[in-house]
Amino acid sequence: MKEKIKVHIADDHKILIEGIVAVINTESDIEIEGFSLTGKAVIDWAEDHSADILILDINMPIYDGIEVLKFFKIKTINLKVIILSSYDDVKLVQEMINLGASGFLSKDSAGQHIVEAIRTVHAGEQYFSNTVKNNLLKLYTGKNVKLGQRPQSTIVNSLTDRETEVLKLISQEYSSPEIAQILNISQSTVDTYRKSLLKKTNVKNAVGLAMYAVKNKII
Amino acid sequence: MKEKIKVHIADDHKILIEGIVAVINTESDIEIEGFSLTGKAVIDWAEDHSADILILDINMPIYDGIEVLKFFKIKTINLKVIILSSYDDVKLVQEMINLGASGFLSKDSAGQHIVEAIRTVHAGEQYFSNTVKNNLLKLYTGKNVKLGQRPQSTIVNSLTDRETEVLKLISQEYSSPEIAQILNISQSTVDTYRKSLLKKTNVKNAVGLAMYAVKNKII
DNA sequence: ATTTGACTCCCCATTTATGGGGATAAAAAA
DNA sequence: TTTTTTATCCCCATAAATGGGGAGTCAAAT
Repeated sequence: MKEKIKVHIADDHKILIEGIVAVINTESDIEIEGFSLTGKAVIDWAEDHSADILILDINMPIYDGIEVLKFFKIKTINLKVIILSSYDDVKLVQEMINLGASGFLSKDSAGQHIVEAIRTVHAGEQYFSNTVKNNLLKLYTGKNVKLGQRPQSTIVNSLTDRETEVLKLISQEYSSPEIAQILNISQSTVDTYRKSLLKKTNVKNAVGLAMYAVKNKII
Repeated sequence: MKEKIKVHIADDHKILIEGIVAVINTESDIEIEGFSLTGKAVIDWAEDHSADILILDINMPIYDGIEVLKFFKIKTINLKVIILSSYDDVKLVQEMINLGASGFLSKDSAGQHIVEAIRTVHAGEQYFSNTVKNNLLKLYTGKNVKLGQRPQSTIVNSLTDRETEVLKLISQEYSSPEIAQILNISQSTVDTYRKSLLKKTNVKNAVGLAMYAVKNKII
């Protein structure tokens, strides 16, 4: 008899975990190895794990999914990861692939798709649920694609440390004079950073910067 | 033999529904009447329903949970409603109680709590999961309470339709002149809404408004 | 040794945003 | 019916943000 595929689940919503467990328990070739409720728990678990596949929610307390993937990359933990995403996370798919994720499931996909995803990823292939595919498509073709935005470079034109600091403060409702005081630099300098932030992130104003910060988990 | 408690579930995450179904199926006194995947589906279903209890997610496509509750109130549909909330929705608890909700479950509560909630609400009492209670407490005592904010009236001085429209546009990086053009009103009017939004939400500037919109799932 | 990038600061001008006040008509609630 | 809320508009003034330009220092990379 073949070895079962061992799956670990990381999600802060217990009910969702129970749903996945319920679905997987009907399959004879897959078994649940365990689960984690926070990003920190996943990291602690991962250092000495015994699973084949990790189903990972991106939006978790303490450390989010992106942090977890970064940790895996640094520690070269080899584990196949299936991301459980909601709509807004689609923009991060490219980044997550670069960080080693193999599969993408939307939280609104049917339970049975999880089983497909697990088998596909376990076989060494990538898996994208239809919902994720459609959302990706919408991202590029829908009205969300702004004029002048280059769709090929999804990933952040990396901001400098100082720019990131200023961006954080802007997102926390501080004005330029206030930021100048906090960072102990002149207002002119803060304004310079505002300008370069607007250029690099390709948004229109401070609100856009704040939204950018949220989406890219800078705050 | 007693009649079983009939439960209808409304949530856009199929996996979560499957989790709830799995839990409830182990109980002999409760049965699933059906489920809906969007707010619209709930409203369509509700007009001629045959359930005792509705488990309602607040964050759903087409119409959200609040809209659904408002509809129930207008149509005087009497149905006991248990809200399935995530952390950020806690601020809306008061509003939802006013709209007739009887129970509050956090999505990160264990499946067994759902069963408790169903029995409690069916018996005519209110049910609050510990997580919801704790989050409410945090809301009142934690550092989230800003200076100058009156802790007794946590609940959003609910925004008017027009204010919400303007808030959405602000959060989409539009300037006042642009919003005026889009809504076909004068810039003065838009500025008036900006002012009342700043007062009502108790934030400092447009960035704060955008963040408020994100947190309250207005965009 | 030269170039590049990051950080810092300044000038100018224009557009937006914020903060205070007041006002009116229509609709909804009490 | 009276009161309150909503939506609309205006005045004034100041503060802040945006957009363009230039420029110096320092450290790191080439």
